[in-house]
Amino acid sequence: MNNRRAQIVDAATVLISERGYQSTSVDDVIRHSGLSGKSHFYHYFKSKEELGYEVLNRSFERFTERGLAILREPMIDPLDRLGLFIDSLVTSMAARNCKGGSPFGNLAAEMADAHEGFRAKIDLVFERWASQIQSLLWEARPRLVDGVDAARMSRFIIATLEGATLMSRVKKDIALMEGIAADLKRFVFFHVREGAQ
Amino acid sequence: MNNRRAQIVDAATVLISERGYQSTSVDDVIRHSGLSGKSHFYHYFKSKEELGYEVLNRSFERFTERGLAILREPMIDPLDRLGLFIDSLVTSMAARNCKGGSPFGNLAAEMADAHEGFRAKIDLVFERWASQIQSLLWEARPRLVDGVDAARMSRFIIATLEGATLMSRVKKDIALMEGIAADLKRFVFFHVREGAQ
DNA sequence: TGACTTTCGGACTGCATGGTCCGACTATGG
DNA sequence: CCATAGTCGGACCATGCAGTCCGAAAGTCA
Repeated sequence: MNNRRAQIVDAATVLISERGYQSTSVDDVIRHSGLSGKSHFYHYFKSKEELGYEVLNRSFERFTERGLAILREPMIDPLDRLGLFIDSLVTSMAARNCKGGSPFGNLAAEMADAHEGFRAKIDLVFERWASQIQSLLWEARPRLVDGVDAARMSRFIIATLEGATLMSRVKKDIALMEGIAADLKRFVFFHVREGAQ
Repeated sequence: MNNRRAQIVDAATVLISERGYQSTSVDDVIRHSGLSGKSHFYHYFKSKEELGYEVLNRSFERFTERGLAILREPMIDPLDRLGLFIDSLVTSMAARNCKGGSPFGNLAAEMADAHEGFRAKIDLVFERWASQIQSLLWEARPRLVDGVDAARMSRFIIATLEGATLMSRVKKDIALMEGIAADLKRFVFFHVREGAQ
């Protein structure tokens, strides 16, 4: 991706994360990326929708590099990795003073029923996220009690994290998310075999 | 509240739940409530914002009457009530074919960072919801192990439910929410004293 | 240098948006 | 009946919105 296009996506990412997709106008993005005007923008993107898709893609790429990568660290115990991953989301949220929240959850809430293209792409994001957690849980299998449904648990984890992000955004208090994160980790550890802790 | 005003709020509630607040125009609401035009609408509401607040208030009132009331049913065991409450949200979501989701979570995702008025009102909604669950957990105290932090747990429950609602909306499959709901109930039952089940 | 490509810039389009102003019509009560 | 209050309706306002069209400027390459 060339520089100007990336610049536009970066500006849009920040704006959309704070205001939402619909309340972020193309003119807003133009102003924040230092473009001269509409035709400049439309040289790089066919439409606002295309920009939105790109913002979503880039957000998930970044999330994969910085967040989900923790789930795949080979030298750390799987369940410790999961804990670190959860902590990383809390840290990230704290660093942003509880603003912005999750790009995926925000877009989902705003667009899921009204825009099939976005709904499908966000579904894919959640699926990929879930499969990463599933793999980790599969790897941790010897330490977990029998009967753990990894697919189900991975979706539980994501739901709780998305909800926690949302609520801390409303409350503007990272302690809320910290508490939920701690309980989520406890939920996972309820499934660890006795004597395997 | 008089009939016309209620009619407008009802129409707005449906529209906002599917499209979001920003993507629902006053003209949309006018068309769906059978008003003649803008001035008719502005006779009843000072602004779109006032309508939005009213939609939020009404949504929480309804939630309180139909959902949270389950948490206060005197003839049923507290933890059973909690399970019934969780099930009621799943049933409600299924009845809507996974559309709409939570009015509170949706509005939060869309408006929390960008509109302080909405953020504060939604915060209040979550607080009231949490205090209902806290009361129930307090009542269930003899059956729970020592050290249960009711405030924290109530927020965990809400976060997970909000996240589950959101994800099932994206997936358009109620089985997803059913799985998360089942795990949420299990999370609560992990805190029940042995021999008290 | 000239032809072509890429990037940038300005003016414009048609429509949508939240909201205003004023008057007509209907309902109410003395 | 008349005055008042409530409801309804139409035209309008200023601005915002996503997107189009065309040309100018800058970059690239033979």
